[in-house]
Amino acid sequence: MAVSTEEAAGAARKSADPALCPYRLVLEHVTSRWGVLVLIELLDRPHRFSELRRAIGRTSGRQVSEKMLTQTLQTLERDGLVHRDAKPVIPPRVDYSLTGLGREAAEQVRTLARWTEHRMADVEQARQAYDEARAAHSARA
Amino acid sequence: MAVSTEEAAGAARKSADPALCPYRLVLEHVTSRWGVLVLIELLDRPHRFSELRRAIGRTSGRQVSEKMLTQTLQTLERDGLVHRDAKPVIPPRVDYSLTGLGREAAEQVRTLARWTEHRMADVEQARQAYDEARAAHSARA
DNA sequence: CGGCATCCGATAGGATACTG
DNA sequence: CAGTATCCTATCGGATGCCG
Repeated sequence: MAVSTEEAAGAARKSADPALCPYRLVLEHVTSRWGVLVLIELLDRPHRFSELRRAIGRTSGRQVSEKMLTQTLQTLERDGLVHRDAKPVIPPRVDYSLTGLGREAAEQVRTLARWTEHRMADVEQARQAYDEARAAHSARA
Repeated sequence: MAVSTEEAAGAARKSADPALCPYRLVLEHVTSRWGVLVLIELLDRPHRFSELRRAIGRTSGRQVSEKMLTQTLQTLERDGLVHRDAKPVIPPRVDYSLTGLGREAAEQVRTLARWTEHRMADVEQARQAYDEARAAHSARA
Protein backbone atom coordinates (compact mmCIF):
# COMPACT_ATOMS: atom_id res chain seq x y z
CA MET A 1 0.00 0.00 0.00
CA ALA A 2 3.06 2.29 -0.07
CA VAL A 3 2.06 5.13 2.21
CA SER A 4 4.18 8.17 2.83
CA THR A 5 5.81 8.71 6.20
CA GLU A 6 3.52 11.52 7.22
CA GLU A 7 0.44 9.48 6.38
CA ALA A 8 1.65 6.60 8.47
CA ALA A 9 2.36 8.89 11.39
CA GLY A 10 -1.02 10.50 11.00
CA ALA A 11 -2.77 7.16 10.89
CA ALA A 12 -1.51 6.35 14.35
CA ARG A 13 -3.33 9.40 15.65
CA LYS A 14 -6.42 8.99 13.55
CA SER A 15 -8.98 9.42 16.28
CA ALA A 16 -7.21 12.51 17.57
CA ASP A 17 -9.86 15.13 18.07
CA PRO A 18 -7.89 18.36 18.13
CA ALA A 19 -10.36 20.12 20.37
CA LEU A 20 -10.13 17.58 23.17
CA CYS A 21 -7.60 18.00 25.95
CA PRO A 22 -4.91 15.34 25.52
CA TYR A 23 -5.54 13.53 28.77
CA ARG A 24 -9.14 13.00 27.77
CA LEU A 25 -7.92 10.94 24.85
CA VAL A 26 -5.90 8.61 27.04
CA LEU A 27 -8.87 8.28 29.32
CA GLU A 28 -10.93 7.30 26.29
CA HIS A 29 -8.43 4.63 25.39
CA VAL A 30 -8.32 3.24 28.90
CA THR A 31 -12.06 3.27 29.35
CA SER A 32 -12.86 2.15 25.83
CA ARG A 33 -15.05 -0.85 25.31
CA TRP A 34 -12.25 -3.33 24.76
CA GLY A 35 -9.49 -1.37 26.45
CA VAL A 36 -11.08 -1.98 29.82
CA LEU A 37 -11.28 -5.72 29.27
CA VAL A 38 -7.77 -6.00 27.89
CA LEU A 39 -6.30 -4.18 30.86
CA ILE A 40 -8.20 -6.28 33.37
CA GLU A 41 -7.30 -9.50 31.64
CA LEU A 42 -3.63 -8.63 31.42
CA LEU A 43 -3.62 -7.73 35.09
CA ASP A 44 -4.00 -11.41 35.81
CA ARG A 45 -1.07 -12.50 33.70
CA PRO A 46 0.47 -11.94 30.25
CA HIS A 47 -1.54 -13.31 27.36
CA ARG A 48 -0.96 -14.22 23.77
CA PHE A 49 -3.16 -12.65 21.12
CA SER A 50 -5.70 -15.41 20.63
CA GLU A 51 -5.56 -16.33 24.26
CA LEU A 52 -6.52 -12.79 25.13
CA ARG A 53 -9.31 -12.92 22.62
CA ARG A 54 -10.79 -16.03 24.11
CA ALA A 55 -10.32 -14.83 27.67
CA ILE A 56 -12.23 -11.64 26.93
CA GLY A 57 -14.94 -13.59 25.20
CA ARG A 58 -15.28 -15.73 28.26
CA THR A 59 -15.47 -12.95 30.85
CA SER A 60 -17.48 -10.43 28.88
CA GLY A 61 -19.82 -12.81 27.15
CA ARG A 62 -18.85 -11.51 23.76
CA GLN A 63 -15.96 -12.27 21.46
CA VAL A 64 -13.89 -9.31 20.38
CA SER A 65 -13.08 -9.25 16.68
CA GLU A 66 -9.45 -9.61 15.66
CA LYS A 67 -9.57 -6.18 14.18
CA MET A 68 -10.72 -4.46 17.34
CA LEU A 69 -8.35 -6.39 19.55
CA THR A 70 -5.44 -5.46 17.31
CA GLN A 71 -6.49 -1.85 17.27
CA THR A 72 -7.02 -1.71 21.01
CA LEU A 73 -3.68 -3.33 21.73
CA GLN A 74 -1.86 -0.98 19.39
CA THR A 75 -3.43 2.05 20.97
CA LEU A 76 -2.58 0.88 24.47
CA GLU A 77 0.92 -0.02 23.38
CA ARG A 78 1.46 3.38 21.88
CA ASP A 79 0.27 5.01 25.09
CA GLY A 80 2.87 2.99 26.96
CA LEU A 81 0.37 0.90 28.91
CA VAL A 82 0.90 -2.44 27.21
CA HIS A 83 4.12 -4.16 26.26
CA ARG A 84 4.26 -6.24 23.09
CA ASP A 85 6.79 -9.02 22.86
CA ALA A 86 6.90 -10.58 19.40
CA LYS A 87 9.07 -13.64 19.04
CA PRO A 88 10.45 -14.18 15.52
CA VAL A 89 9.38 -17.80 15.25
CA ILE A 90 7.15 -19.84 12.99
CA PRO A 91 4.32 -19.94 13.79
CA PRO A 92 4.40 -16.41 15.23
CA ARG A 93 4.16 -15.97 18.97
CA VAL A 94 3.33 -12.60 20.49
CA ASP A 95 2.94 -12.01 24.20
CA TYR A 96 1.20 -9.00 25.64
CA SER A 97 1.75 -7.74 29.15
CA LEU A 98 1.25 -4.60 31.19
CA THR A 99 3.92 -1.98 31.69
CA GLY A 100 4.29 -0.29 35.06
CA LEU A 101 2.13 2.52 33.79
CA GLY A 102 -0.40 0.07 32.44
CA ARG A 103 -0.60 -1.78 35.71
CA GLU A 104 -1.49 1.42 37.55
CA ALA A 105 -4.27 2.11 35.09
CA ALA A 106 -5.47 -1.47 35.03
CA GLU A 107 -5.77 -1.64 38.78
CA GLN A 108 -8.00 1.39 38.88
CA VAL A 109 -10.09 0.08 36.04
CA ARG A 110 -10.47 -3.26 37.72
CA THR A 111 -11.50 -1.57 40.94
CA LEU A 112 -14.18 0.28 39.05
CA ALA A 113 -15.30 -2.89 37.28
CA ARG A 114 -15.55 -4.74 40.57
CA TRP A 115 -17.44 -1.91 42.15
CA THR A 116 -19.91 -2.05 39.28
CA GLU A 117 -20.28 -5.78 39.64
CA HIS A 118 -20.76 -5.42 43.36
CA ARG A 119 -23.40 -2.72 42.99
CA MET A 120 -25.36 -4.37 40.23
CA ALA A 121 -28.26 -5.19 42.51
CA ASP A 122 -28.73 -1.51 43.37
CA VAL A 123 -28.53 -0.56 39.73
CA GLU A 124 -31.08 -3.13 38.65
CA GLN A 125 -33.39 -2.00 41.35
CA ALA A 126 -33.02 1.63 40.30
CA ARG A 127 -33.76 0.65 36.73
CA GLN A 128 -36.89 -1.16 37.68
CA ALA A 129 -38.14 1.83 39.65
CA TYR A 130 -37.29 4.12 36.76
CA ASP A 131 -39.05 1.97 34.19
CA GLU A 132 -42.11 1.55 36.34
CA ALA A 133 -42.36 5.27 36.95
CA ARG A 134 -42.13 5.82 33.22
CA ALA A 135 -44.75 3.21 32.46
CA ALA A 136 -47.13 4.77 34.95
CA HIS A 137 -46.43 8.17 33.48
CA SER A 138 -47.23 7.20 29.91
CA ALA A 139 -50.31 5.31 31.06
CA ARG A 140 -51.75 8.64 32.14
CA ALA A 141 -52.06 9.65 28.51
CA MET B 1 -26.64 -11.28 13.63
CA ALA B 2 -27.13 -10.97 17.36
CA VAL B 3 -30.49 -9.47 16.47
CA SER B 4 -33.48 -11.66 16.98
CA THR B 5 -36.90 -11.64 18.55
CA GLU B 6 -37.01 -9.00 21.19
CA GLU B 7 -37.93 -5.35 21.73
CA ALA B 8 -41.55 -6.44 21.83
CA ALA B 9 -41.52 -5.69 25.51
CA GLY B 10 -41.51 -2.03 24.58
CA ALA B 11 -39.79 -1.08 27.79
CA ALA B 12 -36.55 -2.45 26.38
CA ARG B 13 -34.76 0.86 26.47
CA LYS B 14 -31.85 1.78 24.33
CA SER B 15 -29.39 -0.57 22.76
CA ALA B 16 -28.96 -3.27 25.36
CA ASP B 17 -26.69 -5.89 23.93
CA PRO B 18 -28.15 -9.11 25.33
CA ALA B 19 -24.90 -11.02 25.03
CA LEU B 20 -22.99 -8.72 27.37
CA CYS B 21 -22.92 -9.42 31.08
CA PRO B 22 -25.09 -6.83 32.78
CA TYR B 23 -22.38 -5.21 34.82
CA ARG B 24 -20.41 -4.54 31.65
CA LEU B 25 -23.24 -2.37 30.45
CA VAL B 26 -23.19 -0.21 33.54
CA LEU B 27 -19.46 0.09 33.21
CA GLU B 28 -19.99 1.28 29.65
CA HIS B 29 -22.41 3.93 30.83
CA VAL B 30 -20.07 5.13 33.53
CA THR B 31 -17.01 5.18 31.31
CA SER B 32 -18.80 6.51 28.25
CA ARG B 33 -17.51 9.57 26.54
CA TRP B 34 -19.86 12.01 28.24
CA GLY B 35 -20.76 9.88 31.24
CA VAL B 36 -17.30 10.36 32.65
CA LEU B 37 -17.49 14.12 32.34
CA VAL B 38 -21.00 14.37 33.71
CA LEU B 39 -20.09 12.36 36.79
CA ILE B 40 -16.96 14.39 37.46
CA GLU B 41 -18.76 17.67 36.98
CA LEU B 42 -21.62 16.69 39.27
CA LEU B 43 -19.16 15.62 41.90
CA ASP B 44 -18.34 19.27 42.39
CA ARG B 45 -21.93 20.37 42.89
CA PRO B 46 -25.40 19.93 41.38
CA HIS B 47 -25.89 21.53 37.99
CA ARG B 48 -28.74 22.62 35.81
CA PHE B 49 -28.94 21.23 32.31
CA SER B 50 -27.39 24.09 30.37
CA GLU B 51 -25.00 24.82 33.17
CA LEU B 52 -23.73 21.27 32.97
CA ARG B 53 -23.39 21.60 29.25
CA ARG B 54 -21.27 24.69 29.51
CA ALA B 55 -19.20 23.28 32.37
CA ILE B 56 -18.32 20.20 30.36
CA GLY B 57 -17.49 22.32 27.35
CA ARG B 58 -15.13 24.32 29.49
CA THR B 59 -13.26 21.41 31.08
CA SER B 60 -13.14 19.06 28.14
CA GLY B 61 -12.58 21.58 25.40
CA ARG B 62 -15.63 20.41 23.52
CA GLN B 63 -19.31 21.21 23.82
CA VAL B 64 -21.72 18.31 24.29
CA SER B 65 -24.75 18.36 22.08
CA GLU B 66 -28.06 18.64 23.89
CA LYS B 67 -29.02 15.28 22.51
CA MET B 68 -26.05 13.46 23.94
CA LEU B 69 -26.24 15.22 27.28
CA THR B 70 -29.90 14.30 27.54
CA GLN B 71 -29.21 10.73 26.59
CA THR B 72 -26.28 10.42 28.97
CA LEU B 73 -28.23 11.89 31.85
CA GLN B 74 -31.18 9.60 31.23
CA THR B 75 -28.99 6.55 31.15
CA LEU B 76 -27.23 7.53 34.35
CA GLU B 77 -30.53 8.39 35.97
CA ARG B 78 -31.99 5.05 35.04
CA ASP B 79 -28.96 3.30 36.50
CA GLY B 80 -29.58 5.15 39.73
CA LEU B 81 -26.40 7.22 39.59
CA VAL B 82 -27.90 10.61 38.90
CA HIS B 83 -30.89 12.28 40.47
CA ARG B 84 -33.12 14.50 38.37
CA ASP B 85 -35.10 17.20 40.05
CA ALA B 86 -37.53 18.91 37.67
CA LYS B 87 -39.34 21.91 39.06
CA PRO B 88 -42.72 22.58 37.47
CA VAL B 89 -42.13 26.23 36.79
CA ILE B 90 -42.01 28.45 33.73
CA PRO B 91 -39.41 28.58 32.41
CA PRO B 92 -38.52 25.00 33.35
CA ARG B 93 -35.77 24.40 35.85
CA VAL B 94 -34.14 21.00 36.19
CA ASP B 95 -31.34 20.24 38.60
CA TYR B 96 -29.11 17.22 38.32
CA SER B 97 -27.13 15.78 41.19
CA LEU B 98 -25.41 12.57 42.17
CA THR B 99 -27.07 9.86 44.19
CA GLY B 100 -25.07 7.98 46.81
CA LEU B 101 -24.38 5.30 44.26
CA GLY B 102 -23.42 7.88 41.69
CA ARG B 103 -21.03 9.56 44.07
CA GLU B 104 -19.17 6.31 44.62
CA ALA B 105 -18.80 5.81 40.89
CA ALA B 106 -17.91 9.42 40.24
CA GLU B 107 -15.15 9.40 42.80
CA GLN B 108 -13.48 6.44 41.18
CA VAL B 109 -13.85 7.93 37.75
CA ARG B 110 -12.37 11.19 38.92
CA THR B 111 -9.46 9.36 40.48
CA LEU B 112 -8.80 7.66 37.18
CA ALA B 113 -9.12 10.94 35.29
CA ARG B 114 -6.67 12.62 37.64
CA TRP B 115 -4.25 9.74 37.34
CA THR B 116 -4.40 10.08 33.58
CA GLU B 117 -3.77 13.78 33.81
CA HIS B 118 -0.89 13.21 36.18
CA ARG B 119 0.71 10.59 33.97
CA MET B 120 0.32 12.40 30.69
CA ALA B 121 4.03 13.16 30.43
CA ASP B 122 4.85 9.44 30.56
CA VAL B 123 2.23 8.68 27.96
CA GLU B 124 3.44 11.36 25.58
CA GLN B 125 6.95 10.10 25.96
CA ALA B 126 5.88 6.54 25.24
CA ARG B 127 4.02 7.72 22.17
CA GLN B 128 7.04 9.52 20.84
CA ALA B 129 9.19 6.44 21.30
CA TYR B 130 6.55 4.29 19.63
CA ASP B 131 6.18 6.59 16.66
CA GLU B 132 9.92 6.94 16.20
CA ALA B 133 10.41 3.19 16.31
CA ARG B 134 7.71 2.80 13.70
CA ALA B 135 9.19 5.49 11.47
CA ALA B 136 12.61 3.83 11.65
CA HIS B 137 11.01 0.49 10.92
CA SER B 138 9.23 1.57 7.76
CA ALA B 139 12.32 3.45 6.60
CA ARG B 140 14.16 0.13 6.39
CA ALA B 141 12.66 -0.63 2.98
C1' DC C 1 -35.13 26.42 29.51
C1' DG C 2 -35.22 21.64 28.95
C1' DG C 3 -36.27 18.61 26.47
C1' DC C 4 -37.90 15.27 22.11
C1' DA C 5 -38.06 13.85 17.06
C1' DT C 6 -35.76 13.63 12.90
C1' DC C 7 -32.33 13.65 9.55
C1' DC C 8 -27.59 12.98 8.48
C1' DG C 9 -22.49 12.35 8.34
C1' DA C 10 -18.71 10.11 10.83
C1' DT C 11 -16.82 6.35 12.94
C1' DA C 12 -16.86 2.19 15.78
C1' DG C 13 -16.97 -2.33 15.14
C1' DG C 14 -17.89 -7.09 12.84
C1' DA C 15 -17.14 -10.77 8.96
C1' DT C 16 -14.38 -12.41 5.71
C1' DA C 17 -10.35 -13.21 2.91
C1' DC C 18 -5.58 -13.14 2.62
C1' DT C 19 -0.42 -13.02 4.15
C1' DG C 20 4.01 -14.27 6.51
C1' DC D 1 -0.74 -17.87 15.02
C1' DA D 2 -0.91 -13.12 14.51
C1' DG D 3 -1.97 -10.13 12.19
C1' DT D 4 -3.48 -6.85 7.56
C1' DA D 5 -6.83 -5.36 4.12
C1' DT D 6 -11.45 -4.75 2.64
C1' DC D 7 -16.13 -4.29 2.86
C1' DC D 8 -20.22 -3.39 5.20
C1' DT D 9 -23.54 -2.37 8.92
C1' DA D 10 -24.81 -0.38 13.39
C1' DT D 11 -24.26 2.94 16.49
C1' DC D 12 -22.55 7.46 17.91
C1' DG D 13 -23.08 11.95 17.93
C1' DG D 14 -24.10 16.62 15.87
C1' DA D 15 -27.56 20.03 13.66
C1' DT D 16 -31.97 21.49 13.28
C1' DG D 17 -36.68 22.29 14.39
C1' DC D 18 -40.69 21.79 17.44
C1' DC D 19 -42.97 21.71 21.93
C1' DG D 20 -44.20 22.36 27.06
